[in-house]
Amino acid sequence: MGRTPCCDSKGIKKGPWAPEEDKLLVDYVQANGPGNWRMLPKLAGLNRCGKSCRLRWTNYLRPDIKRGPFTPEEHNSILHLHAIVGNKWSMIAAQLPGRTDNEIKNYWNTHMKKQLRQDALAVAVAGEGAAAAQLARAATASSCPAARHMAQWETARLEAEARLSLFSSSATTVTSATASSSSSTEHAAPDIFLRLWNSEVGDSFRGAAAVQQQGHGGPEACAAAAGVPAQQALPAELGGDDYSAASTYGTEAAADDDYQAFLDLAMEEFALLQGRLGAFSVFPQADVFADAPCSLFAPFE
DNA sequence: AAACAGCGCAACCGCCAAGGC
DNA sequence: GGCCTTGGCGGTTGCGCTGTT
Repeated sequence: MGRTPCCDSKGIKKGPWAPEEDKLLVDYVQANGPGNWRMLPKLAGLNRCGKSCRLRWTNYLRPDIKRGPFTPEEHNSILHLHAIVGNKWSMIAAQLPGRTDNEIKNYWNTHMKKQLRQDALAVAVAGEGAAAAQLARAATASSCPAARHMAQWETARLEAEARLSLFSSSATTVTSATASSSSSTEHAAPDIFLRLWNSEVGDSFRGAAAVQQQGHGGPEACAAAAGVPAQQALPAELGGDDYSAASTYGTEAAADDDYQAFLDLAMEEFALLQGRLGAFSVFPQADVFADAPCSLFAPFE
């Protein structure tokens, strides 16, 4: 399966680039421009794959690349843009002159993602989502696939809450967003994921997770594996009181399909909302982030 | 001082879309 | 319309550096 490799791997050097190789590549590109990457190694006298040359050039050797730590402005820009487009690193990079998608991706994965997750956990622990937070903490520790899956879902939801809460008006607090599971009646327009999570679609997934737990030894066994009491592993508001509700699920693949359906619906509803409300900005005001409770938004203080 | 763990980043891998034939 | 090539992209890996025990 798959396509033919971009180059014959026999005898092609891999790994870190030597200064001499960098010089050959820079000299060639500066003289001829970055065309035909497949032929470039041969023409430039490099024993490298064309793809490797392109990556080296675009991520490291390009003269307009900006090196050094990210500024607060860049940090916030990444945050804003990621909230809109997700992991579209090239789109984010296009808005940050001198920064490469690879660099932004690394920055996100090593700094911001970790911070965001911690913030989400902190919010959950402070609010009524303590059980979910326990699940999230158990995500890596559990040996039960269903428990891990559920925990991953909860973690993703918490991240979404932390992120989306920032789009609410400044009067809307994170606490109210976190309390969406049962009592919220009003949400800011973009608060789609939370409403979907509490909708039939969310119910459907939670039912699926419950059945999965049965399939892997029942809720008690999986809760034990996840390190949480059975009642907390699937609290009532998360559908834990109805293990028999969903009968059509039983595999992680099915749950993944559900997750995709959940996301698809979210995007559809998002598009509908935009049409209904007219084009609205998800960043109503720039200083919203200054008031955000998450440490993410005050990383340089 | 040595061993170990965690982190950051450069580079690789595999998939996908666009364009040419 | 189908196949092939190429470039682009996002996810993942592996290595080196740094901090901790």
